[in-house]
Amino acid sequence: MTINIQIVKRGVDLVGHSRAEKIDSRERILDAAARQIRQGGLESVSIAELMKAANLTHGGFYGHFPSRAALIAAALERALERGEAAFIAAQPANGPVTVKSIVNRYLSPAHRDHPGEGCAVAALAADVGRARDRTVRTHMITRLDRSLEDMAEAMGNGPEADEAALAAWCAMIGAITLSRVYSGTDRADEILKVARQSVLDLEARGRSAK
Amino acid sequence: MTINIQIVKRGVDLVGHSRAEKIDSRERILDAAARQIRQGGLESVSIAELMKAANLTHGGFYGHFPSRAALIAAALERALERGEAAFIAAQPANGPVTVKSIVNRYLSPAHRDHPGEGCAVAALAADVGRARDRTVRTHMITRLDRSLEDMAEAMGNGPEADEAALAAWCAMIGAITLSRVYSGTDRADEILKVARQSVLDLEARGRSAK
DNA sequence: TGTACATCAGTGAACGCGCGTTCACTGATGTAC
DNA sequence: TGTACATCAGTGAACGCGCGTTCACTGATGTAC
Repeated sequence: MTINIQIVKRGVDLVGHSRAEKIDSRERILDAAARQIRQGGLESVSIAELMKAANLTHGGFYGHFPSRAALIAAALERALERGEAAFIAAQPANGPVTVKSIVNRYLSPAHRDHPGEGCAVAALAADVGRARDRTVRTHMITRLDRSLEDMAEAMGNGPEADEAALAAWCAMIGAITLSRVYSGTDRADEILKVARQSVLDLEARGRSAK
Repeated sequence: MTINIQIVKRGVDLVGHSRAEKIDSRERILDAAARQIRQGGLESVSIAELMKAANLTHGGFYGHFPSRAALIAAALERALERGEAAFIAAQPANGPVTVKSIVNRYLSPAHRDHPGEGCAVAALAADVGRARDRTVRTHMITRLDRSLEDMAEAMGNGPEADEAALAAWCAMIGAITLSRVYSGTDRADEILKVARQSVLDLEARGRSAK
């Protein structure tokens, strides 16, 4: 009985006042912001809307972040993690990561159609490229360096694989970006198909050159 | 003597009141906006700043455009034209356009470092992909369709060339975008170099498959 | 050609709204005795 | 264990600022006679 009452109470006022619950709140804010920036761009976050999405009122924001700019930097980090995590989760649990499995997941209509849960590099590279904030650029470069290594490893390592990995990431980022422009037309899927083959060809070339 | 006076007068109040001069004003506004969106993104235009850049005061804006949204759509069209023009101007006057000449110009450090004068697709595809405004998306698709045709033609036409052109554009857009993220590091130039070779390989493959 | 009037490109003050930020306050949690 | 106090997460009103938009006005251009 007591338990039921507590559960109901939880449902009514979602917001807690304990220290541990503050961390929960911060996580909700960050995740909502990470989704928002991938959907609408780095500058698309409004503090009032964000806090509403996190079941809080706007005034509480500054108990978690010193400023909107600081939030955006933190949200980008989170978005990069979440995007990476989504693709790692999609890989077979045991056994090596293959280029084919990366490409099939990354260059999929599902990824194109759900930028909010997808790769933050594809969604935000253009925004970061023109951002004045250095923090933001550093975060993305760090993440990209890692992704390039992962791809080179999947391609068998070595200098040819490094170059092929770089070319593969250019193709993948460009393909998702263009496919989103063509969203809703036949060409949107064609772009993904052609780019998948193109990356597999890059892999084959990298390996044969070895 | 009279001429000198008129020139000085022109220098002091740049703004005219004739019908013909209104067209000049509109052109200045559009060109300034086309540069601004390529540098800072579709939403980066502020009417006050824009009008200042065009040597006008902000109130006059609505004599030229019905709203900020309408300006942005018009500025995107202009940016797409200007970007295209820049690359057409770079081609040899007589003789066929080659993939090599396209690639050398497009995937150059100069293009990466001057988005305001560069290709609007590379600068704004991500913004357009998430824009609600349909006009904006239509404009970019129209331009992209043409660029894909041009590339396919440079690659010798036929279904293989069409696919190679699509893959080439993905690679070029992705490369410029990523190179801008890495701006100021060695990798920025490496990305362009690898992508240039990658597009040339696509051409070779498209032709050999024929 | 010259004059008087109409047109209209551009000016700059003003308005309203949204948004980032601040702050006094509330009430639940945590702690000391 | 129970009570009194301190802490602090979150609330919501308020502030200031910038920005898109409007509008009455100015003065140069264009035109009719």
